[in-house]
Amino acid sequence: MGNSCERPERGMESGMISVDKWSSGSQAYFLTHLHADHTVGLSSAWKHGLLFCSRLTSRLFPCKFPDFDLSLLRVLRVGSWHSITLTTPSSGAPTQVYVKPIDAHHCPGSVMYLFRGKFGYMLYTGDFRWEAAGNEVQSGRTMLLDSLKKRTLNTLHLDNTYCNPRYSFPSREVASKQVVDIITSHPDHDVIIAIDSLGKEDLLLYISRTLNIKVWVWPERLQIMHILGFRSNFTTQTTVTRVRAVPRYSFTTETLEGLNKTRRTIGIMPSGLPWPAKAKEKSVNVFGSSSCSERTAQTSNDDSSNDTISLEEGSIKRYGKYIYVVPYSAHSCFSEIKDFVELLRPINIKGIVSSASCHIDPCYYFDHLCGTQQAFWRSHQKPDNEDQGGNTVEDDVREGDVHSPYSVVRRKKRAMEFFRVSRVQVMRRRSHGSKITDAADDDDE
DNA sequence: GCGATCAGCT
DNA sequence: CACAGCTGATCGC
Repeated sequence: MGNSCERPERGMESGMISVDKWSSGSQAYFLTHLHADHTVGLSSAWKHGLLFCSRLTSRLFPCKFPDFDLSLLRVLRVGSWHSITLTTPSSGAPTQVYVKPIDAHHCPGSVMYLFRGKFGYMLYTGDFRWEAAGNEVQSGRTMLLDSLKKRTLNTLHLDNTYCNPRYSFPSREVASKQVVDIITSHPDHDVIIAIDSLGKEDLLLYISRTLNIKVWVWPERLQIMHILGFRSNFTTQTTVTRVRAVPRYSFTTETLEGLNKTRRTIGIMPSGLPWPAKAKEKSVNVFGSSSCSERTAQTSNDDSSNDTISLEEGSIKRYGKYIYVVPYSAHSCFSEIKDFVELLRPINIKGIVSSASCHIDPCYYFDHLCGTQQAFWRSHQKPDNEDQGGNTVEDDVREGDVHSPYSVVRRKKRAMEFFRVSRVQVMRRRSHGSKITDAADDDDE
């Protein structure tokens, strides 16, 4: 199921449900959240079956798929069991599947799905952040344990994006404070912050409330903010604020250099993802901007020591002259993933993220926490050679293309896109609320 | 011409 | 390391 690894599903037959996978052949489709990498294959013309999602996702849905047939949407209430009748493919017999969405704290509307049926229990996390200190996770922990009722979780489909001990970063609350510190230590600068079409609203709200300013966003993004219920903290007027959130794809060193020709501007990149290792970057002390530049100058002729990236401090990095990288991540870091697996102790784990160059196999790290069936698969899975400094062919190829005239043209075009605010088409809003059907709650199963 | 898919880039 | 998402090329219809 889903875009997970190839191991056959033990419990559930194929052809029953799909999570974040949109090809035909399933009886029920579940959407965890609206980021593009989870909606590949989904379009306004899609009509392979019923689509289940959270209330908030259903409200945001028409922004991404304006002409989608909303009669196919079914809203599942977060924290409640819902009953769905499906057909067992092998026998043709009807069977009940129960599903409970649980807040994934990844982006607005994002949920994990806990399934229960003849196959036992299965949890599909989608993308998720499990900040143990937060109240939200405490209630999530309680909800998961109460839902499982001491039964075994057969299969955990896990967000393994940062499933490697090398990934260690602070909570989003801490990272948000770091961002505010950067802004206040640059009182005479404009600030641009890179964001995507959905996510990191908490960060922007924290900035807005702490500094008592509005944050500029582009028109489509303001529509999203309004749907999320944030009215007073955001604006599309450039004159009323020095802090602007811009699309990540328009956020480059060239953009910052261009902006600095007319106005002193810094960029902030909130991301759990380290920037490319060849970039010159340093840990900086936000609380004294003068010492930042000193340090940068000091080490600038010592490239060899800057090639490695360490995230263990969760520290702020400097990229180029104007860009700060702050460890604000919407995915769980390794210790959080570990806590999550220790809580659930499933029989099987499958990573939902696989990449060509580095398979981060959760089984490698968490086998000892799992059921006996893991042992069989472990013998087939080699741990990734994460500490061997792999001889990556890809890196060589990538470097060769960076300076092609073609890519320069494209970057300029993107940067221009960012300035042409008035051109941007304002997103269509539709009266869709009444057309979206709630799936019946089935709290007492 | 249009949609789906993929490669490339950041 | 690999996020989320844009752009452009290609292919089939």
